[in-house]
Amino acid sequence: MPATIRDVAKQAGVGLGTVSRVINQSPKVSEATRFRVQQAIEELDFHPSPIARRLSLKKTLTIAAVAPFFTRPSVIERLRGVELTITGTQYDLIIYNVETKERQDAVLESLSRRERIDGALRISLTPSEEQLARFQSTGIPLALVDVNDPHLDSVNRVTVDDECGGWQATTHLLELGHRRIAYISDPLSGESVFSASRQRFEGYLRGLREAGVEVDERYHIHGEASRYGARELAATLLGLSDRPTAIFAASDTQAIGVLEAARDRSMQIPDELSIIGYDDIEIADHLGLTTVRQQLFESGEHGVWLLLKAIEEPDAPIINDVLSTEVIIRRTTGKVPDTV
Amino acid sequence: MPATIRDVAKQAGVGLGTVSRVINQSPKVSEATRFRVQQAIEELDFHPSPIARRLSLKKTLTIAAVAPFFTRPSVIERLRGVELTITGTQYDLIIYNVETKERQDAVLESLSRRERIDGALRISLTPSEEQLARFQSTGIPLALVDVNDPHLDSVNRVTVDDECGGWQATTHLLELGHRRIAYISDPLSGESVFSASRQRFEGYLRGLREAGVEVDERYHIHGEASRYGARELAATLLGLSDRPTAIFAASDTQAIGVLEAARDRSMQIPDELSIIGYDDIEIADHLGLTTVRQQLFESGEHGVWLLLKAIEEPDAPIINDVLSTEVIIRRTTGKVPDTV
DNA sequence: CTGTTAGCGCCTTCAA
DNA sequence: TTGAAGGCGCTAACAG
Repeated sequence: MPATIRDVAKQAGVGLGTVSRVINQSPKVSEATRFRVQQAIEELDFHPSPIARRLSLKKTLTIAAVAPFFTRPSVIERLRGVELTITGTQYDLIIYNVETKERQDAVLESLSRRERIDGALRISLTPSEEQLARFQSTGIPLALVDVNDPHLDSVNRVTVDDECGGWQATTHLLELGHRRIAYISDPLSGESVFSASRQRFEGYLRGLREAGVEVDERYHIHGEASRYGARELAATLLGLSDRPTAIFAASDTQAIGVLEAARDRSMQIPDELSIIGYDDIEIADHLGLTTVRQQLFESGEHGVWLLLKAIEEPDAPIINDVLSTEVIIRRTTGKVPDTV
Repeated sequence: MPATIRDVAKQAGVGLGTVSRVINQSPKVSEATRFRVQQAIEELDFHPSPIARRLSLKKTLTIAAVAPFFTRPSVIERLRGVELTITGTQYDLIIYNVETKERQDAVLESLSRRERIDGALRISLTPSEEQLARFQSTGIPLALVDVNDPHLDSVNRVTVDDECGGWQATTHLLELGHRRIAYISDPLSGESVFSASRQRFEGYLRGLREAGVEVDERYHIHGEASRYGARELAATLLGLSDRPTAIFAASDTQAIGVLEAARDRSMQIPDELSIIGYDDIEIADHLGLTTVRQQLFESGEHGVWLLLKAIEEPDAPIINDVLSTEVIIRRTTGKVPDTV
């Protein structure tokens, strides 16, 4: 039977209101009594019941993170950031894994009750306008991580500057002398698309434009987001008579597929073909893959900050926190071949 | 301001005890009043406050899952099972990501307070005897998933019959006529080892023994658990003058490394070399990798059941739930080469 | 069967 | 500065 605030009060010979004040760091307590109370707390190994606090404070001290667990290793990395950051606060974190539309709606429904959470974090999952409107009408604070869409400027969010990342990747290749640069990605439009791929594409186009390089439509192809999809796409590209000398893949996973396609043709990397990915996932280092690093862990961290801020200052202005990207040069990119 | 039980009582013209009874499906309510109350509940869109329930029931209605998020894709799959199963209950799930020893102790410390959780689930993380003893002394129900160690028979747990899985893999190869069968894994002894690899090895040995095949020490090698580690190990094996005709890898990830080593030597699979993995991870299907499937998702599911049972019937006997394994035959195993 | 009452453990006025 | 009292929303025991 754990000690309650009442036991502590008795032990310290004070009223239980005083104990509460000590717990909550209220300044209106004399040093002497505070000390007595502290001592009693330790003697009894007292820990205030979070549940009773919640009821009294009318807060749940709980926040929800809604994310598609699996889809990408990057989501897990973001969740790591969220989890570790929450640990330093008084909040509990409940993760909801959302893989289907039904589940998404169900979770949204259950979260909509103010009784359950103080705030929600949505990760790598673009809400429909309807979903968003519905949720916002509940008044529960919300923050978005890795969700970037025009109709979202009424919500706190942390995004990655993917347009810039695309530009950086392209510019890196241009500086190495490449002119025939291809872009491989998952589909840029359709249902439940990762908006990031589109933005990376925009950055790619800007890079080419700025360098005065003509855009060749045949060099932009997209397909299934997996490594295998990318492998096939790359095979197509490499079969062209004037094949690209460099390929920019929208993710490291896809870049690995490109690597495999090159290996299938026994091409030397980077002598015959330069390859750059995106994300800097764990394995990239091992592969020597040049890539655009984005701050996955940090995005989770920032997301939590934004959400806590939205909870504590509901009327603060909306924040769009944009994280930077950086090219990590490894061994899959090099000067354009002379012979081309 | 959400409706409370009191509002409902007033609206339905009954006492609030009656409303509580209706909510909790108590049989001692007449059809007529139950109907009136139900109606009032719907009209007011009333949802009982979980927090108030908790305080009153003296339960947290929360369970914790402690797991190393990353280490393996398999852990995520198990967590999926846990999450989905919890969703069907009244409990909330809090996932604690534990990557370091410090964090492990910290989490244990915070969980040890009865105020926080009704039960804990530990996944793919072997506790030291001391940790276990300390936790059990708190009286909080505990269940283990994918943790199998001799000193753990005082705890509910769900494990996989890895010895059998190892035997199945080996037997499959033996039936194809192979006799020179190698086993590649991560280290079988040392700090914080995955006990599963050792058990798979035992099964492998039993399979050979039963078939009357002599065990060749040179065929058991272990190293870093990654794909790259396995690739190197396999390269060594394939460099032997009487190289194995089949390789059993302790995980699919490692089997992929073996595939790469074979490709490095331009060997035909399965004509020149048979390869079998373990886990049946998502990508295995795509690769055509023959493997031993274990029930990852289900292990999470069972873990939750065991834990809930331990919570509801604290005095029930200890359960060790063993999940079965199954060989999934694909395209990386075949008859032993004639020429050998 | 149903209404009433007394807590669950804590926070927060309100007086003193 | 401090103690006492009232209440957060719900459950459960007790009369009726």
